Amino acid sequence: MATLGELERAVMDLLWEQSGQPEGEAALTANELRDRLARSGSTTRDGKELAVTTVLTVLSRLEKKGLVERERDIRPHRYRAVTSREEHTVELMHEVLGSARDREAVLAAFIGSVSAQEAEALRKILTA
Amino acid sequence: MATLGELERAVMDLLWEQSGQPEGEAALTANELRDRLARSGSTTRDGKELAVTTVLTVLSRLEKKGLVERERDIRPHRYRAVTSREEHTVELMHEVLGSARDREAVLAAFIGSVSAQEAEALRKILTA
DNA sequence: GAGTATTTCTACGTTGTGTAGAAATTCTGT
DNA sequence: ACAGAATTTCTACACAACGTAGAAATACTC
Repeated sequence: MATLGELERAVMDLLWEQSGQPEGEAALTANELRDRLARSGSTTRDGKELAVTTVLTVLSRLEKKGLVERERDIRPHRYRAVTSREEHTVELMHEVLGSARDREAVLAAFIGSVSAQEAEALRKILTA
Repeated sequence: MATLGELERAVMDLLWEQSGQPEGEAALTANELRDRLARSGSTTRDGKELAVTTVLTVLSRLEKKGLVERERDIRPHRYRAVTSREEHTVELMHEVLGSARDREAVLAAFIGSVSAQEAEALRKILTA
């Protein structure tokens, strides 16, 4: 249940980006997403416009996965990310960690594998 | 490229288990794996024996993914896990982390989400 | 109420995985 | 060295997830 497809990922990226926006702008419609997908995708997914139905299908799947929720009462439904990108990443990390036998051993190895700078940041957090 | 299938996972589990064994016992043949798969799988995958060719197919795919290597010079080829379970888990965690924009933010949130006991273990490691 | 916008339903192609038979290769015993 | 057995490779099919989108249903606007 972990990995998203390329398009699903692109959609989530746009929704997460939008999450930072104030109030009513935090949710997008399928049409808005279609337009942004055509433009925003740097190397991937640039140029060609997808059919709106394609975007809607992906949004439905993401909703079923619990990553997206929509406002059903207004007509052009508006979609928003349920969690922030960071929260989602953390969830994934836990999912990965959950498959380990010796969690602490994995954590130790993980700590040993991050950059010195990041280790320092972690140390500060943990000793605060 | 992250998630393994159920059978692939079961095979890796056996190979990882075997990694702890001394010397020449660290690698298994397809037949040995078939037998262990039939017995070991507690709830999942118990009872029925798979065809050896099935196991071989899975092993080939795992080899292609770089998770398994085999001794090709001897005849019943012997297969071993390339990395330990922990190393693999750590790799996955990095893969997940790599998809984040703000790595330190994710790490901070992650730290905040592990158990107190694990946090303590981490703190010790980092301040050692 | 007719026409348009939006959503849902249905569907097809592709890829990854579980599964295994057929064919090719290699080994073993005599 | 050869026949039979073991092993590996090749090929194939089913099933799920994903990208993709048309057809059909539903809701909105004037």
